[in-house]
Order: sequence, then structure tokens, then C-alpha cells
Amino acid sequence: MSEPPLRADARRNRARILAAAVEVFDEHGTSASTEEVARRAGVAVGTVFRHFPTKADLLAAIMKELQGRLAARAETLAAEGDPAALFTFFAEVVERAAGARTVVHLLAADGTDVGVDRQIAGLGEALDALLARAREAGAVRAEVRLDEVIALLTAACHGALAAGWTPDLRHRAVTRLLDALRP
Amino acid sequence: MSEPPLRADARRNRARILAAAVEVFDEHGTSASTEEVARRAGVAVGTVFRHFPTKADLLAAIMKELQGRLAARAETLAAEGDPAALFTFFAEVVERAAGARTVVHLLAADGTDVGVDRQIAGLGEALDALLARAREAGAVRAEVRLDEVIALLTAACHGALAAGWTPDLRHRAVTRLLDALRP
Amino acid sequence: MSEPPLRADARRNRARILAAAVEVFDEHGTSASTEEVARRAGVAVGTVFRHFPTKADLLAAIMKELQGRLAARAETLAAEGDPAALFTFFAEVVERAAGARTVVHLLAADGTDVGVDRQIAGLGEALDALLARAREAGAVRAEVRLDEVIALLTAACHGALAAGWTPDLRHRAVTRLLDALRP
Amino acid sequence: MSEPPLRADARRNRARILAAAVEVFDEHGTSASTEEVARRAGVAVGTVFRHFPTKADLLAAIMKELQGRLAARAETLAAEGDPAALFTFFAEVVERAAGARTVVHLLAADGTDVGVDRQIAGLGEALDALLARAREAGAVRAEVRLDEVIALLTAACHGALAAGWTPDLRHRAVTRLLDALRP
DNA sequence: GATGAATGAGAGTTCATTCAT
DNA sequence: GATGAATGAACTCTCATTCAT
Repeated sequence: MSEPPLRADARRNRARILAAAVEVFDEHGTSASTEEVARRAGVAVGTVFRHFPTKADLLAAIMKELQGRLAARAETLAAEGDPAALFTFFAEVVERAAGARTVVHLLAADGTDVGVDRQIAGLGEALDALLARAREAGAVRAEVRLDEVIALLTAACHGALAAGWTPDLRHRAVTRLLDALRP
Repeated sequence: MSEPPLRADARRNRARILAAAVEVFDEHGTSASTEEVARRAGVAVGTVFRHFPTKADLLAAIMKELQGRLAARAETLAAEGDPAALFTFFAEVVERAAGARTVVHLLAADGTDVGVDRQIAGLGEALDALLARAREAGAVRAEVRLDEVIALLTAACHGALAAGWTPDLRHRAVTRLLDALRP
Repeated sequence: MSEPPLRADARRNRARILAAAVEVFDEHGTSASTEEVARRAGVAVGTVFRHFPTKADLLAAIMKELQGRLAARAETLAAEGDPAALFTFFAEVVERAAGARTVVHLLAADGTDVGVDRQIAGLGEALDALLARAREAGAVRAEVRLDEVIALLTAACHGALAAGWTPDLRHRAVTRLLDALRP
Repeated sequence: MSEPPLRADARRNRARILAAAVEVFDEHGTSASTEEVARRAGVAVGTVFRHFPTKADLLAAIMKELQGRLAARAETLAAEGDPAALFTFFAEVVERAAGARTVVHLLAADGTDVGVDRQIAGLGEALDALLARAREAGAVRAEVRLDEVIALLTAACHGALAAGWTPDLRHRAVTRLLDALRP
């Protein structure tokens, strides 16, 4: 189960590949070629496939990392105790999605599913904490449920990526969405 | 400038191809093969390419048709004079998107852009009429602008397509979204 | 079940691909690349895959054709009524195998099996007729059974392909083998 | 000219690699990957390549070892003086081949030649002794020559590997073959 | 000497697009 | 106009071999 620690150069390459993949997939979507990822990372294709035996594995790894980062951010916010933290988090995620397809794919792997379903669960827990806090403080309506929050977040991220969403429009749309959650 | 009228069989083929393409792309996404479209339409690939020199052209044609249908529906609703028609339309479109990727692609061609940008304008006009009517009747907040409505609609459609949106969740999410527009 | 008749050029290409494949696989074994087959046939790879969606399909087609030819030859010999026809056929097949790996693969698909099993059955029937005739005439021992004949034939073909089997040696080895079948 | 004696661990590794390679190639054929061999041997690929600079070298080494073992067995049998020892040896080798591709590759490296030709010579000497003994005792026909024996043995081993050779069929086929050598 | 990560040519396969029939 | 066979670039993935650690 536990794998031996990677050699220093291997770990470095793994990281570079992951970083390159995030960039490439953010720019061209997940249909971008593995070869392009390798090129951007400055390694040979074989190296990419050594680290991620399948393109799906690469995608999954990216999503996992992203999910980890988002969940961590959510936890940090939750720890700070601000009842409106849910709104902050929501807005931040959408903002991020605006420039990166990856966030969108994490929230809704439409078709090219890569086992993201389980990862969203991890994020869900973090979100749930934020939601609970907000509910207690009366910052959101009592009947708002977790799946709705995720749904709206997903929707907003997808939308944010759509052509024509200027920063201003994005801001107004998110505001509307968050208003929908308020009492 | 003006092209000669198509022969009867050509016109018939064009329609069949379009219909088949809608089906195929709804089911498998826009990455489905042209050959599959041809097969479903009962014609040979060559015929598809004669009518639509490029896959992108085919996509654009589909979008145009869809836009036409949606705009027509919006106009019909507007003509009926119900102040809440905007909400009806909104819900209907999301419902449709839930089972068909095409609507989503129309509202936000993320990447595989096929000149949809201009088409959305046509739909915008129809939506604008609905919005104006709703505003006059006080059914929506005064400050809600057209681009926000489109943004939310886009977002909702994308979300509706996401894995895990059950009909129930879809209903609740749309309700929330529409609440966000109400005074 | 029945496919439409191929267009003239398609039929021509199919034949050329098959012929090229026989040559290539005879020379370099079944691990030779599909690209090489295409090159030899004077077509593009895509064409090979259009006719034979999988490399295994190509192999199977070759085997089927070969089996057909061998069975036909066996039937011809059987029709002529010579009690020693079994021996003639045996020697001919081995002779052929000496210069072509394909025969060997047909008789014993060792590993890279491509559904040849069923094809050998067809050949088996033809061989059985020859064997029956020989037995009646007392040309082979009474207890010799079909599977043994196939076994020895397979063995001889494999051997004939082995490095170092000169024509002379081949002749003597086959003679010994056939002696083993005689009373 | 003479190489320095290997370090103890190096000698041990060499042996383990060889043993692993025999297993792996017996199971999956010579197209099995070098990495698989290394894994089975419990060493890293680099180590395999240090000992055998090329895959072909590894194959050749295996064959040499096998040839040594078979020759030793033949000599033992020859020393015992049984006139029928040739038959015993023949049957034993075929039996072994039935479960292991390696024997077959030794006797007839069809294509992936790895310099086995010369190795068979060594085995030939041992076989020649058995043949001579059998001839003296009148156990085989006077005109049977060494190359024929090798040819039949090769053939039988190849055949034994072929799909569909049950132990029973194998026994009958070998019996037939040996009968062919008897007066 | 051993390790195992990196390399990169090459394999099988797919698909938008072209063009002879 | 319609057909469907041919094209060939592109894609994912494998593996013998090299070389930094």
C-alpha cells in the first residue's frame, strides 16, 4: 500500500509534470495531448507515463491535488470562524475557475469522468463545515442544503468559464447567487 | 451572392444530418465522430461534408437552429404576457439542458468555440423582452440586467449537466437561482 | 450478416493488403508492424485498419484464406482417389511451411492465437477424408488417428521452419515421419 | 583477455536473473519485457542490462545454460549404457518442452535468432553418443543420421507446445516418432 | 556494482477531411 | 449530388536501453 519514497529527481519531475499538466489542461481543456504536457514539463513522454500510467491517472492526480488545496483553504476559512466564510470561499473558487478549466472539471466531470466523484466528497466535508457555521450564525437560510451549495458552486464555475463573462459580470452573478442563499 | 435553391433531396439530407447530429452530440458530446453522425442520418460521410465543410460548421449550424427554437419559444411566452414568463423560460431551458449537451454548448462554447458568440445575441433579444416584461410587472428586482440573467442561465445549464444533479436537486437549485432574481 | 459487395477499388486494395501481409508476416513473423504491411501494399495505414479493424483481424483473415487453400488442395487430392494422397498432402504442406511462417502459425498458433482454433477444424475435415481413404487401402496403420496426423504435421511444419533444415534434411525427416504412419 | 572474477553478489544476481528469465520467457514467450524479468529476479532493470547488455544476450545465456543441462542429462544416460537411452532422452525433452517455450526456442530459434545455432552443436555431440550406442545395439535403423534425430526432436518439441496437444496425444505422437526410428 | 528514472523510437488505433467512382 | 474508400497526422501507450544517483 505505502510506496517507497521517490528519488529526488523523480519527485521533482513528478511535480513538474503535474504543474505542466495543470497549465496545459487549463488552457486547452482535458483533450490536450499528453505529448504537449511532456513538452511543457521539459521531459519525454515516457516519463509522463512512468509517473501516470494512463492519461486518466494524470487527470485524477491533478484533480486530487486541486481538491486538496481547495479543501485546505476551506478548512482555514472555517477555522477563522467568520460566519460569512462560506461566501468568501464560494467567490474565491469561482474566481479561480474563471481562468482555469481544471476547477470546473473537478466540480463536474461531465463525461470524461476520472473518478472525481469521490474527490468531491472530500471537498464536500469541508464545505459542510462552512455551511454549518453560516447556518448557525443565521447567515444563510435554514433550509439550504449542502448539495444545493455544491450545485450552485458548480454552476457558477462552469458559467465563469463561459465566453463573455467579464470580471464585472462574474462579480454581479456571484453576488446574485449568494443572495439566493441569504435569508 | 444568393445561392441556388437546393435540390429536394439535398434539402431533405441537410435536415436529416442536422437532426442526427443533434442526437449524437447530445449523447456523446461534441467529440463524437462525424462518421457516427452520418450513420445515424443514414447518409455517407461525404454527404455530411458536402453540406457542412467542416465539423465546426456542422456544430455552428446546430447551434443556430437551437438558438432559433429557443428564441421562438421565448417570443411565444412573451406574447402571452405572463410577467413570470421569464421564470418559466429559465426553468424550461435548464430542464432541456439536463438531458442534452447541446444547449450547454450553445450557452457557453467553452473552447470548441464555433462562432456561437453571435448567436447568443439573437437569443438575448428574446430574453430581453421577457426580462423587460418581468421588470415592469415588478416580478424581478429593478437592478437585474440582461447579462446577469444569461450568466445565471448558462451556469444553471452547465450545472444541470453535471453528474449527480438529480431532478430534485435540479429543481431546488433552479428555485434558488430564480429567487435570486426576485425582489 | 451478408455485407454489401465491395467497390472495385476496395476489393483490389483488400487483396493487396492481404498479399502484402502474407509476405511480411512470412518474412518477419506476426510481430511485424502493420505500418510495414501498409507500406508493402502501397496504401496508408488507415486503409489497412479500414479493412481489418484490428491486427488480429488481419491475422485471422490471412489464416482463413490459407486454410481455405489448403483444404481445397486436400479435397482435390481426395477426389483423385490415390490412397497415398495423405502422404502427398503432408509433404506438400511441410514444403510450403519451410518458406513461410504463416502455415506454421495456422497449424499451431502458439500464444498469439487469433481464433485459428476453429479454422483448423475445417482443415481437419479435409484431412480426415484423406486419412480414411488411406486406411481403407491399407496405406496407413489401422490405429492411426486424425489428431496424431495433425500433430505430426504441425510438428513437421514447425521443424521445417527451424534454422538448419536443408531441403535434403527436410525430405528425410518427412520420410521418417510418414514411415511412422505406415504399417 | 580473461575477465576478473565476479564479486559474490554479482554472481548471485546473475544466477537469479537467469532463473527468473527462464520462468518469465517460459510463461509469456520471449516477447515478455525485460522489466518483468528484473521484477521476478528481485533486481532493478539496470542490473539485468549490466549482466546482459542486450535482451538477445540474455536469451543466448539462457539457451546456453539449458543446452548444458540437456547435454549433461544425455551424457548421464549414455554412461548408463542402456541401448534405448536415445528414446528415453527424446521423450524427456519433449515432455519438458510441453510446459516450457524455452526448450523449443533452443532447438529452433525461429527468427529471434540469438546465436543458438552453435549451441545446438554441443547438444549434438551428446545426442550423437546416444545415437551411436543405439545403432550398435540395433535399436535404431542403420541409416538414421544425427541431423534427422535432431530434426524430429525439434519438430516434436514445437508440436508439443502447440495448443491442443493433450498429454495423451503427446504420448501417442512421440511413440509414432520413435517408431519411425526403429528397424 | 546496483538502482530505477528518463529516454524516445515505434506500435496499434482513430478520425477529420479529400476525392475517385 | 451522393458515395464510401483512402489518406495521414495525431494520439495513447510500451519497452529496450542509457545514465545520473
